[in-house]
Amino acid sequence: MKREPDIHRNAVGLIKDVVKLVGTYPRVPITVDCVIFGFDENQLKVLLIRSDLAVYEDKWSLLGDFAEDNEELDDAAYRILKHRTGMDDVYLDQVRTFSRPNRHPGGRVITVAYCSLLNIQHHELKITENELHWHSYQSIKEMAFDHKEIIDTCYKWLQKRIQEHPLGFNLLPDKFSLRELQNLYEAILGITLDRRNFRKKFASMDLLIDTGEMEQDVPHRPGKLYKFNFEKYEGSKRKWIGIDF
Amino acid sequence: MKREPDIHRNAVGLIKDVVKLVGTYPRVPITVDCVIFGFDENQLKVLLIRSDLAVYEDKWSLLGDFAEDNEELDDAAYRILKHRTGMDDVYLDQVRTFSRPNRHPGGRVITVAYCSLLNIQHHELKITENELHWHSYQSIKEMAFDHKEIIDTCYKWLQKRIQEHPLGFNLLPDKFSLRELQNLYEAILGITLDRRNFRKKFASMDLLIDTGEMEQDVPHRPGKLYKFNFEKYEGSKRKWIGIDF
DNA sequence: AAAATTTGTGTAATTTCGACACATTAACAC
DNA sequence: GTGTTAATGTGTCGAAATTACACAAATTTT
Repeated sequence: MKREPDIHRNAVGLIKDVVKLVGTYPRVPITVDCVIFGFDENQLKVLLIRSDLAVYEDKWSLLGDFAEDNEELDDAAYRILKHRTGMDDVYLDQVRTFSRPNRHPGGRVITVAYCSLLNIQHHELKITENELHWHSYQSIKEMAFDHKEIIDTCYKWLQKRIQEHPLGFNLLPDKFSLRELQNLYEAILGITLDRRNFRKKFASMDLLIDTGEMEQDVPHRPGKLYKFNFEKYEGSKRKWIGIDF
Repeated sequence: MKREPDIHRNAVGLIKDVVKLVGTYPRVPITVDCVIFGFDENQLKVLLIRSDLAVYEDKWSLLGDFAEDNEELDDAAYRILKHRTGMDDVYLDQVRTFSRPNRHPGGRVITVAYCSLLNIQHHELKITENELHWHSYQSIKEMAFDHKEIIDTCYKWLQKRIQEHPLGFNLLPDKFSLRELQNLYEAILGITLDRRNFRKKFASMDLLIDTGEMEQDVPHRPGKLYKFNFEKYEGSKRKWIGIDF
């Protein structure tokens, strides 16, 4: 187990020069990739850019970049998201680290995937460099690097998370109808739900505030518009283990 | 966004020399830390070693080491576990990556935490270098690096996972009594469970095989011994979303 | 004015969950 | 070997949650 023969140890065998020790470790470039989900036209969407690597010409890529020296990866994820999209008011969750040796054609690069949900309406894309735009998740087939694998991992993560916490609200406008909410759950989980039972369940959660307003410009009877009760949810977060459908 | 002025781009602006591009990325030492849970004497245990860094004299540490060049981190985790303990027949799950800039006194080191559950009875510790041994999870207070944070994250991960999948069986001997199984769940979840309801629930899952044998050498009425039906579980894995207690 | 579409609502049957008590078995102490 | 102790093994009943299911009201379109 002594693989660092040149590392000095003290009288009881402990390593004193930890900086030198760390200097013997192999070093690897680290990137962060952001999987940004949105919801529009009853479809789950993902924000992608065109890869700027010649080997991946015409392939799409996640929003990623390398982590700076001494930068916490969470911070890197927020920085990269802000840089690529201009957005800075969304939360990001770390999902998983991907490390297959040949996942990057430029050599060994490890990437840490972060995931976020945001409301397409509220986040106009001001930066459109690299053809940044929304793609229907279902339509995504091939991607640069192992990004298809990453995106699929994040999708499964989302399916699970949305049943444990009412994250779906982050994907909807401030005011939304119950129909929109149900469409969201059906699209993400890939199932159909009974309308009455769905409404009953959300009513019993008591996380919706009736705005008193109605939908406008819909070609049928308008539904009530609700807001999500963020305060109440924050206050009772610890109780959340599951939303069963 | 052009932060690599020396990187050649082709006629349409795409980067051709990806190796050179990756060469411009900051490089970081990566380590893997294994959180190995066991269960004995009705307590959740964790396998720790004595830190061999002078700055952490008398502190305990997770089973970790750096990842080799071009080594997938999953492989590194299995390698390190095998190296530190001699064990190679346990599964490992990636839990989370920790990247706080000053988490390692020797400089910037990112670590990826892996978690495993194993049966203390079946894995005699043949390697006891660095004072490798089991510690009661509850008794762990201070640790080297940010390992207390890592271990707590893995504990929460375990609490959640054990309610989604019947992972607890990995912590028990091949043959176990229902009482042992219940003790395990109670210890990990930190709750007490009704014995009849607990047995009813597991009976309804139909994942236990009655071995026909009884406990030996217990100072009271012996209970039946069961085996876990791994085949059946593997076959119906996709159905598992939750075990509610 | 009629047709089409979607909203909004309640109940009954079923299933699941949670609380709860007592007889049985084996070891141990005497 | 008898009594004591400690844990196993089992069933029911009420409460709560889940599911299935139908019709009237509101609005736009034709």
